[in-house]
Amino acid sequence: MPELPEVEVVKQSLEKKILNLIIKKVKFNDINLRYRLNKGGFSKIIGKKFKKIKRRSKFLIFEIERNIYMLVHLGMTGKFFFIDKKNIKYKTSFYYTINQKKDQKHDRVIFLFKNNQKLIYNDVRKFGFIKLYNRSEFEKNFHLKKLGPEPLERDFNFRYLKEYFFKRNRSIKNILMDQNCIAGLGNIYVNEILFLSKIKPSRKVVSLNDIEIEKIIKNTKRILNKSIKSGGSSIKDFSSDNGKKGLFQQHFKVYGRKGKKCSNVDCNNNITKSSISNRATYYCNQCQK
DNA sequence: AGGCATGTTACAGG
DNA sequence: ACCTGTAACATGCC
Repeated sequence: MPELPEVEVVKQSLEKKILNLIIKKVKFNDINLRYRLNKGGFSKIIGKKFKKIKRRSKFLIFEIERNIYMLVHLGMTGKFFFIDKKNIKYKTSFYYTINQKKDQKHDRVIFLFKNNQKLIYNDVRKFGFIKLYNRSEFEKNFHLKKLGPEPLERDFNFRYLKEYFFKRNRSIKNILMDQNCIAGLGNIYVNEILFLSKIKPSRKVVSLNDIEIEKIIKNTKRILNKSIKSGGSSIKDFSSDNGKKGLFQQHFKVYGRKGKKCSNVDCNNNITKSSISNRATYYCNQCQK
């Protein structure tokens, strides 16, 4: 579910809720996430506080007192809920509508604070993970080691991408999804970026000219910023109890639109679905060259 | 019932 | 070393 914009939105909303609350207890309903949780290890965060939350790529980094770091990846379906003193449950981003009953089943880890508020890590498919590190372990951990630049930072620019593409015989879609090239993009946004840039996903990067590379950079920054502003959009609203349709479809110009009319007003072609690097790939055969 | 799903990683083979 | 494809992880939805 979550690509860079969604993770950024989660970070921002958690910052407003959990910083400086004293952790009283951690409860484990299921320790078998992508990596098995070491329950005992969590005893060292009892009595401490979350001091800071950072995002790198799709990872969340929680800084806890005394040089303890908690690294979280949401995988495909990870999400956080916050429960306040009146037992009101808050989603930590607008894309998810709360459905009490369904949700609870997938509450995997619960952080209970001293003032009786709670932070819940919920994950249907359990591809996400939570790992605790001390500072030196954290600095050595392999997850963040090889990541490419953040797409919204200055070092993701024409020079960098042109150089990275040089002599690489891979498709543009494959390379944009490679976290070592650019950190934080996923399948949905890469489909969208290539549609906006009018580039066919199967094009080899060596065949891209300078203007096309510039377009990719501009559109990447534009779509990620727009999505963060609107609260993260790459998600289905998979609650069914309020009868509202998800915001999912209306935000995307190609993703999930197989057989539907191309979003460009002057085009009558239908969107094609294929598979690149084993991932669903949508494009307009007319508009994307 | 079978296929598909927003992510990451390991491995086999070219 | 680089590249590709496949599978695996666990669960739910259509």
